[in-house]
Amino acid sequence: MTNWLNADQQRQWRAYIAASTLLHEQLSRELQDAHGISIADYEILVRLSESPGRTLRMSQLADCTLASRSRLSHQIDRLERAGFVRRQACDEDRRGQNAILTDDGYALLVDAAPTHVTGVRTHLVDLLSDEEFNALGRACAVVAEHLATSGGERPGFDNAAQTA
Amino acid sequence: MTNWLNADQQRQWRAYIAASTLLHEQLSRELQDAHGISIADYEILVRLSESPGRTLRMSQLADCTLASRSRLSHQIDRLERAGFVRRQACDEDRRGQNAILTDDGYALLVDAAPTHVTGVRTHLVDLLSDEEFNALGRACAVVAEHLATSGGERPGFDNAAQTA
DNA sequence: GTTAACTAGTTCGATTTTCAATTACCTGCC
DNA sequence: GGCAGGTAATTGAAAATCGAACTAGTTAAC
Repeated sequence: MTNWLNADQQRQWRAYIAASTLLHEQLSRELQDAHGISIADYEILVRLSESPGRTLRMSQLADCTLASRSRLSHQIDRLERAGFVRRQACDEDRRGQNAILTDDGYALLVDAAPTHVTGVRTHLVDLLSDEEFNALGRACAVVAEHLATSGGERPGFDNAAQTA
Repeated sequence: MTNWLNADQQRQWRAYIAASTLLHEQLSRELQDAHGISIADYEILVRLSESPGRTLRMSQLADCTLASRSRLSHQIDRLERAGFVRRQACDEDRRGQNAILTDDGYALLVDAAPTHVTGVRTHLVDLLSDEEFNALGRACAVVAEHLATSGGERPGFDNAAQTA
């Protein structure tokens, strides 16, 4: 028997859905309008810029940006075509490819970062008290930790509860 | 001059990104695997089921599910082809179309709802204390309110419909 | 009552995402 | 060594998405 959400919980859940959808759209539109890149592209530039040699293996980049291998491959294709990233074969493992941030890519990131950070502040951080924002962060950390570790399996879901 | 995020804020922000991305993926995969529909489809079925006559105008449906008109049009195409929704011309306004939940669509919803609710509990609600979950909900309500009214410039977005 | 401006919804073309192969390489076992 | 099974990354086709253009109906100004 399903344990439904009560009215309060449902309201909170819908607030969450609305907030996450609208926030993503807003930040996405801001980056797209001002710099012609998607949030996903921006995330890639950030991760590369933080890595030693501005370089990451494709699979590490896919993992830390939470993208599928295939999607990342296409995405890097586009960024490479635009000159913001380049690929280089990996020495230690000849199956591997390194994605490397170019100077143009770094320049784009330097340009776009203020737009993005200002957006995150305007539409999230500055709307909340420190305590509220910390609470949001703590809750998300718990959820992210749970989902990252439980992998594909769904505890309490796929066996018993599924038939209910 | 950009007011950057400090280390703590950056950590919280990344936790939020990870949580929202992973949660969406997880719930999406669960619905897809168990019932062959996307979260977006599910949302449409829910909204229609809650409306009088299980019917909504296309534009209202687009607004309350936060989808673009174009996207909703395609989405309803697919749901109609699958027999879960049907379209009917609108009497009062001959430009308008009503989307109507069919009996099959309702049956699908009845089937899928436990999967979805269990997922929301397992991967979110039950991971947090009541206080933590409430805090999350309150923060999201502030953000959603802000984006729906001022920042987002989403014409036609019906704020009242969100409380339903 | 004609016309201009607006709204509802769909369609079109370009881009992006996804899924299922496919290629190439690595690892460990016998 | 040789082979079975695994991992890294890409490819290609199908499906989904987006924004702009389009069709059709409505509203309101005069």
